Amino acid sequence: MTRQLTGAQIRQLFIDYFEEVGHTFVQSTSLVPGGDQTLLFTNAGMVQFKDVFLGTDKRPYTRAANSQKCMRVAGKHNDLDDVGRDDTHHTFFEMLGNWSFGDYYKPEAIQWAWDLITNVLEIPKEHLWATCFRDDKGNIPEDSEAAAAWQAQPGFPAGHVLFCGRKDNFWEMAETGPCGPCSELHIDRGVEFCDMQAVPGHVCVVNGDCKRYLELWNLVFIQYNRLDAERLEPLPARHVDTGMGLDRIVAVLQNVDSNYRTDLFWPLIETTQALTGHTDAEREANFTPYRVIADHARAASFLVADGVVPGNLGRNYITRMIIRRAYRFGGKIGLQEPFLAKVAEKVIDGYSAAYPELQRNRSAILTAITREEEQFQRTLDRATAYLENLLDDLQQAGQHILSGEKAADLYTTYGMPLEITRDIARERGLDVDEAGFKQAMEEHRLASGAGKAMGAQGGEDVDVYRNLLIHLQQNGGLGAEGVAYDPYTRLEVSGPLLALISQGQPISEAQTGEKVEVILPDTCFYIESGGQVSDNGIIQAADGAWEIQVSEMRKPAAGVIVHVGRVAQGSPQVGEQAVARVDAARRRDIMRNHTATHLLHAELRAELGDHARQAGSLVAPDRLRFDFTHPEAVTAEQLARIEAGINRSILGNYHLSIVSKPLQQAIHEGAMALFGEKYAETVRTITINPQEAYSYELCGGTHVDETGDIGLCLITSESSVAAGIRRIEAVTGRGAYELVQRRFQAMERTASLLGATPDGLPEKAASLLEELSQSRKQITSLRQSLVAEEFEQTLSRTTLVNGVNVLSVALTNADPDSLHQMADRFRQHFPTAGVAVLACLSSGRPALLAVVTDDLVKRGLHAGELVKHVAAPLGGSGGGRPNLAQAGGKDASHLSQALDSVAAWVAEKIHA
RNA sequence: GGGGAUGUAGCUCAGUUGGGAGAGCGCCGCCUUUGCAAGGCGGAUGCCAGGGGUUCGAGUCCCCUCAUCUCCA
Repeated sequence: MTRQLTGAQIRQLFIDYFEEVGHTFVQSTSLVPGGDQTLLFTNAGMVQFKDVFLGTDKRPYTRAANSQKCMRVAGKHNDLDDVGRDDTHHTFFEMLGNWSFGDYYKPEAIQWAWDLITNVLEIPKEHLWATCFRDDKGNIPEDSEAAAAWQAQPGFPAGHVLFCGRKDNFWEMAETGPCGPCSELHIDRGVEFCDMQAVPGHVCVVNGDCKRYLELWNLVFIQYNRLDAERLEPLPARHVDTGMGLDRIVAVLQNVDSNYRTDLFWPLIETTQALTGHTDAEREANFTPYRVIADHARAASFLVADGVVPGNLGRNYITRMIIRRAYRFGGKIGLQEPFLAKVAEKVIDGYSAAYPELQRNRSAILTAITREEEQFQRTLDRATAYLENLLDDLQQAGQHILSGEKAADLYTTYGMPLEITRDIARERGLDVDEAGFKQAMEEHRLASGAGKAMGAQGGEDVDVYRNLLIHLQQNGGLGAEGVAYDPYTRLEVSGPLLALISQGQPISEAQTGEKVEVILPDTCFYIESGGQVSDNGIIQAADGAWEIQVSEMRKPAAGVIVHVGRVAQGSPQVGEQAVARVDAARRRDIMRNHTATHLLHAELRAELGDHARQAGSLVAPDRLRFDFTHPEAVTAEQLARIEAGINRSILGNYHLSIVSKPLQQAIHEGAMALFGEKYAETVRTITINPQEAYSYELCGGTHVDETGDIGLCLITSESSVAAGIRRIEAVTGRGAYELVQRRFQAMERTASLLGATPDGLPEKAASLLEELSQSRKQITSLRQSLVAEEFEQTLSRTTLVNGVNVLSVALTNADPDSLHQMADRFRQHFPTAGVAVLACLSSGRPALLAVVTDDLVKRGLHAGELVKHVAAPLGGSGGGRPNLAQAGGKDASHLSQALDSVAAWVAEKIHA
């Protein structure tokens, strides 16, 4: 190994090599897999080609090469908790691969692998080993083709082919489906790389435990289709799928014993070291935190670049955990403040040439990371305060172990990781019950997961539609592509009724009132997609004999499009001529809302920044709903500017340019694509006002011709959907007009009620409120002086009962609040030996307040009991403190009688 | 999608079985001081997140909604 290649050069050499031998370089797809809900992240190079292997997708090329961004955060080979503890596991990594879709096979794949590794990358041949498949269960034929191909390579060392079983050398996508043997290329790095030399009895072997032999490249040969656990059938088209982890091949070529010591990672390590101020020796002694920070800074950067901002759900949650884990490990090496963005800058610098999305989203990446670190610190501060309290209590009780339940509560409710809880406890010489923690977490898991059993959707019989399609293709009703779909150029089509389906089965005739699915040779009805809802409309007999109202559109199988509806009149029969008409007014409403959605998207980015990206969308006839990534509430001022911008664009009456072009070209030109959306090779692009590049998106929806068609767009609400994701709702066209009308009328009515002009309403309302508040204060103070006067007069009615001054009166001007003031006055008059029950009417019902001076409280009198006693005949009850209590009743007619009972009550309790 | 927590003055938060809405900081005014730091006195600020219910009475109990934090999938 005489040359020192950089990681970027190695990636490029791989791509160049395969382009030279006829491969098309395919850009890495997003870390968010398109059109695959079962997968959290793209976790292998083949994810984007999966449908090609399954035969449901076609590409214009049969040979491809790529360098795919991948994430693995959970699974048997990689847990987030383990990343950073060794030199080889990562959350984010790049997978280099070359692919054959029914094109070349084993001889070429093996020849090119050998050529690239030994001649281009100049790895000494004698260090290489190859493994091939030999079934340990004896059912599947041995892969002698691959073995022979390896042995035929120039300079292949004799005896360096090994055979392994299913675990290492047989690849399956799932329980059924495409599968086949694989063949791996391993390198022997020499005995000095063995990290188990001290282990007695250790022998270095391929696929062994030590670091001497490394698997470099896995070549998968897909040649079978698995029908069930026992049976395989040969595939007509055989494929090649290879994968080589970039980090590992770079480590080998740069002759370092850790992926983290390659030029891909080292700048990150150095940046971290500069932040800690560690010496090299200190760095080496604390290398685990360094690895964690480097790996996670890289992963977080790529995640945010692909729109996965930190949050509390799904993939967003993973991003949060990755950033928080890095921050935690930063704490272990003395980094107290947000620092990860500094490391992320190096990631962006190092990787942007190959992945320009990093540079494009630079500020979004750095702010998202820093914000999350700050958020985590706040959470920790809160939780720490709570934990300190718990520990105080614990120590006061003379205990030494924090229960697992409390520790789990700290984690699940306050977000305090066990590790930090433990550290803080240990500082006080306390411990945490970790077994109890695990158990409590398990209970939490069960409690959280119990409600999700109902996810399975009614599995419809795809075969019915597939068979129907084959039948219609054979009898000439449909062409090879199935039902033709064009919702863009017409709102009406005609043709024969090809099929009717009721309750999942084809029928030849439908009855009035029956719910049916209708297949026509082509359709102009839009199928729900990209948030835009399906079209409604009618299908009529050409002679008007019957009519079906269409309420939904579905695509139950490739090539099959059905109109779902109900027979409104007549009895349609298969074979009859029909006319299908989209509800045009409804469709126009939808088109306005869809174009307005694009304007909103553009304005959001202009106002809030490029991090504001679509995270969900609904385009209905009556409204539009748009979810997007943004870490905080959008202010009223921002909303006003956004709305103003949209309407400026509407008034600008820009023309929409709708062009189909290759996906790669559109992406390259900067068209906005959506995450989690799967795009075909040729995509439809929507450009609004191309001169200013105002809005450029990939979109299959229907749009107006000019923005002026939208009429008016009004934002109706802004709210949150999940952490980091906001939702805006808006109306356009007719909906906006109706809204304005409604608001106008409400304002007119209000203005006429208040005797103001609509424009003067705010000032009028403010002055009325001020007046109201003044009046209220005045009333309160007037009432108080009135009550006070009345009270002073009634004081003369105080009687002496066994030495106690007893007063029980109803104050006609009082309210429950002012009774309290009078109670204080009573105390002033009779600091000792006083009992009073004051009453008033509160909205027609009696309210009572009893006061007992403290000396009498000591003698056993209780105001609560007194007031309860008095309230009983009034149909009420009460209570309170011994010296002050209140009660209420329902019936005021017995009030004076009830008040008269106070003296007797005192007489009974206090004996002379 | 589900579990847990929180929401009280501008800020940070108290508020016992349901029975008179509070503290600290900040703010305003006055006083003290050559000035500053500070100190003294006085004051304002609250639909107790919103809505419904139970009750004679709800910041407090129950239900719903919203917002924020957090964990699980």
